[in-house]
Amino acid sequence: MLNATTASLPLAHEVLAAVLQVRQESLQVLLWERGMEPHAHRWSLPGGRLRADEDVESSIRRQLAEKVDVRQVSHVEQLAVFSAPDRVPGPRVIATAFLCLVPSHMDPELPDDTAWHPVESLPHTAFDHGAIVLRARNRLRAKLSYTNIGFALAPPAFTISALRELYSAALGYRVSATNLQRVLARRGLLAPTGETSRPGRAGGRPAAQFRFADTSMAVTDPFAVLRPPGERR
Amino acid sequence: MLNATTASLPLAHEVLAAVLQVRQESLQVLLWERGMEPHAHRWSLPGGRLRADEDVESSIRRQLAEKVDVRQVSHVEQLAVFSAPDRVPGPRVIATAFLCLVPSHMDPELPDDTAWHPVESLPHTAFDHGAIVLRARNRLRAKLSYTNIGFALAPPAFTISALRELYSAALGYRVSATNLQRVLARRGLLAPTGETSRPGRAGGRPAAQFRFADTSMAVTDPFAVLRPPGERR
DNA sequence: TCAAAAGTGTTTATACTACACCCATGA
DNA sequence: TCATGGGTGTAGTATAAACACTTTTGA
Repeated sequence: MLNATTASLPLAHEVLAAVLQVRQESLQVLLWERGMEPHAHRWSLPGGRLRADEDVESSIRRQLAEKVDVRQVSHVEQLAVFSAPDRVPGPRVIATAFLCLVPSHMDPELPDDTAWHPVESLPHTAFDHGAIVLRARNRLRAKLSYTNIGFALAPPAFTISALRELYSAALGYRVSATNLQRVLARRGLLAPTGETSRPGRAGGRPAAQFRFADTSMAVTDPFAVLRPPGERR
Repeated sequence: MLNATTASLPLAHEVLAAVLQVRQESLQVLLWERGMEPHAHRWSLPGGRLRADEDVESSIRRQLAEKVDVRQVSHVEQLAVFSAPDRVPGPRVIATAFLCLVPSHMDPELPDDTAWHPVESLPHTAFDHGAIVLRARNRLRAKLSYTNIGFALAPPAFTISALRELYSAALGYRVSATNLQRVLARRGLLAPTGETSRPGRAGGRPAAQFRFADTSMAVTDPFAVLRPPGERR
């Protein structure tokens, strides 16, 4: 089946996280500035080598803890493997990349070398990390439409217009608050908290607060078509 | 950032393929029976070690060639990384799993140790390969609904009722030919070939033949809701 | 009483399903 | 001419967008 002399070379495995959060009305990613070669002064994704006793998801959760409080990470999912033989200089390293989300009300303390950057205007990135960030953004955008993943971007309670801001920032285009409300309500994702939030100085009707009915990811539109007989959304 | 003495251990990386095809009205997967320990006589996925000069996708395509003619594989996509430390006995091996599809009109010659098995009644599988197969089936089912991935299961030309059989087998429930036709036609995926196929001995109107307009995967229902303004399906 | 922001009602368009009905063939 | 399988017409329902209108507040 395989020729051990040519086929099997030991190599290293790393895990990388594209940690996304909506900050200042734009979708941003957590990057740290490399101090040393290779690619010194370029910005790279948090992560590092996989240890012998952990799977990739445990590993990325452990390594993220060096940058942000793990309790502030609301969602973690595998994104893809990046495996081009020359993706990093020197000995070969395969990377498993993750998409991680932080809700908008969190503002984790960051190490000095670490900062948030808008996904739409990334700084000079190291290795293939820029491509990984864009892939993560695309995955998030797709899932906002057919899952309840918005819960991972939002605070525990929020107004519809605040939620609209989050969706608009993540999707990159204006979303209507009216229709967002109706889509999420029809799918049973929104539950009213009963609270309202005070209007700003300019006045206006107080906004009702909502929360997401579930706080783990679920597919809410599983069959765009070709639904099994008898199943209703 | 990382402590080289504890964090970085060399390890092996393998690629595995869940090759799916609709055969005899059921979704089947290509497995080979292990001759040697560990897990002798259990059935496992084709694949093997990643070589130094190839990325994971090149590797799975190369290794599949030992089982089936590569030209018969109509679609290849990354599925997920399987990385539990004890997923295989002995030295640690991380696996990148792929979903691969073979169109229903192909019947590749197989090595003696290799055979097709219905996904719904898998034999005793080796390691975590059973879970990988189920994950591949779920991915295929989801994508049948919002992409044109059906092209990878179907022959170059087909009747709607033949296509209905393929979708029904892959999805695991009966699909209506009428509505399948209209959904795919509305999305512009079907093109008539002009040919018709002869009715069987029992008679019946000759069926028009169609082909898929595209033969590479594209998302056809990108935003179930929350579509950008102005974009129509 | 006016401006601002939130929320609701209503119209229109489209997507999808279900099912009745018509069509073209073999026996 | 009948059984069989293929294909179309059409109505009913669900989904969603657009936009006008009402509600509730601060100044």
